[in-house]
Amino acid sequence: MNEMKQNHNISIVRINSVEKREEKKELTRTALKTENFNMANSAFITPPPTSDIDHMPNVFSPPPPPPPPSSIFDMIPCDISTGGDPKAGSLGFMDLLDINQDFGASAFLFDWCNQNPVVGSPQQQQSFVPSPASSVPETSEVLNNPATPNSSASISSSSNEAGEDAFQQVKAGDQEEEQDQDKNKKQLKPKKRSQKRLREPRFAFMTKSEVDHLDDGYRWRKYGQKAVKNSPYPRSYYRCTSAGCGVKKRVERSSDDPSIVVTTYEGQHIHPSPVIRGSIGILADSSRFGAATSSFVFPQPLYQQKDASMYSSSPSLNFTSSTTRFSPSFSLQERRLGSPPSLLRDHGLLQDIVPSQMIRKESKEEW
DNA sequence: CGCGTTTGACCTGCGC
DNA sequence: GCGCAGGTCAAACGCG
Repeated sequence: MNEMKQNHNISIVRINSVEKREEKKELTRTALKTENFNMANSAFITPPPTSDIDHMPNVFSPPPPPPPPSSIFDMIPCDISTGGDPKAGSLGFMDLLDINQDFGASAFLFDWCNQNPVVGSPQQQQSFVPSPASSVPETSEVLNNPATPNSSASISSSSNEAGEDAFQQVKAGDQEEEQDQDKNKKQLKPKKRSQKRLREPRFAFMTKSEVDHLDDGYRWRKYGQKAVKNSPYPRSYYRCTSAGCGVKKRVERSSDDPSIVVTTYEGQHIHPSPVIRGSIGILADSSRFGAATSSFVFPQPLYQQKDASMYSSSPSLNFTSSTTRFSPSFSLQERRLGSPPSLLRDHGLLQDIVPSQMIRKESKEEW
């Protein structure tokens, strides 16, 4: 908490969602060959063209960070129509995301393709189809060239629905087990996860910041810290403190560039961000967002979809001086324009955005 | 006292 | 099967 300060420059990333180990293995091999998606390689993703933004899945709630200018991003195509299932076709964006998950938090991927388990009309469940040639970019140079994704309808949310169900089941199971655990404490803890743990969609981004823990408007409780292999900096684990909200956040500092903090969100908030309450600062100047031209989009948090009138009328990207907050919910207009809040630029908050060239050439790294 | 952090132990999955 | 590394738990502790 006391780490939270100011002056964060944010880059974006979207890590993957579903864990399909077997599929990943195959994808991993492919990715490693191209040296584009291992963790060391921090591939930046360019948001899709603005023409596609209307087709963005308006679903998904991990609090995405403020959007950086698209120019620094690299596009990775995605094929949501296959749900990122490599067996269904070419290597899709979700696949890449999947790969990326194993390669660590400093890989930068956007997940436009994320499916929302709870909400999202079929119309909302759109997807990007990778342009065939760019499905697996050969180099980061290639990544820097905006791809020309087509938009195509149909996203299956089944995987996430399954994940949600599993999540609920796990939660229920945990509650029962927690009672038992009162008896047998730590040592004799019953194994909580007899079944494969299903990961929530992840959303990662980088910030150039002196402090590790960004204030994104939600309240987090640190529940763990681990040393990271090949990195002098530990990784911190946070959980949303709101009751019933299982969103997690991981924060680690790049070993290559200590000034860069990699934050990874996992899961979806089931509650509004406390930050939205105030709607101060940037929020108040929503009119300026319309003028932005860069391509960018953030998915709407779940609660916004449930009650748009309450939460989503204006872009909310809140930075404060004492703490860096971002409550990344953007209006439809903003998402159409796919623009990063111009205020960010005006205020210089993005001026130090991590360049896409910041690519580590390392061996595979788990995360 | 409540809440958040620290930290060592434990759990889990994966590669060899 | 074993070892490694990531992820999680929970007791202990600190702070307001």
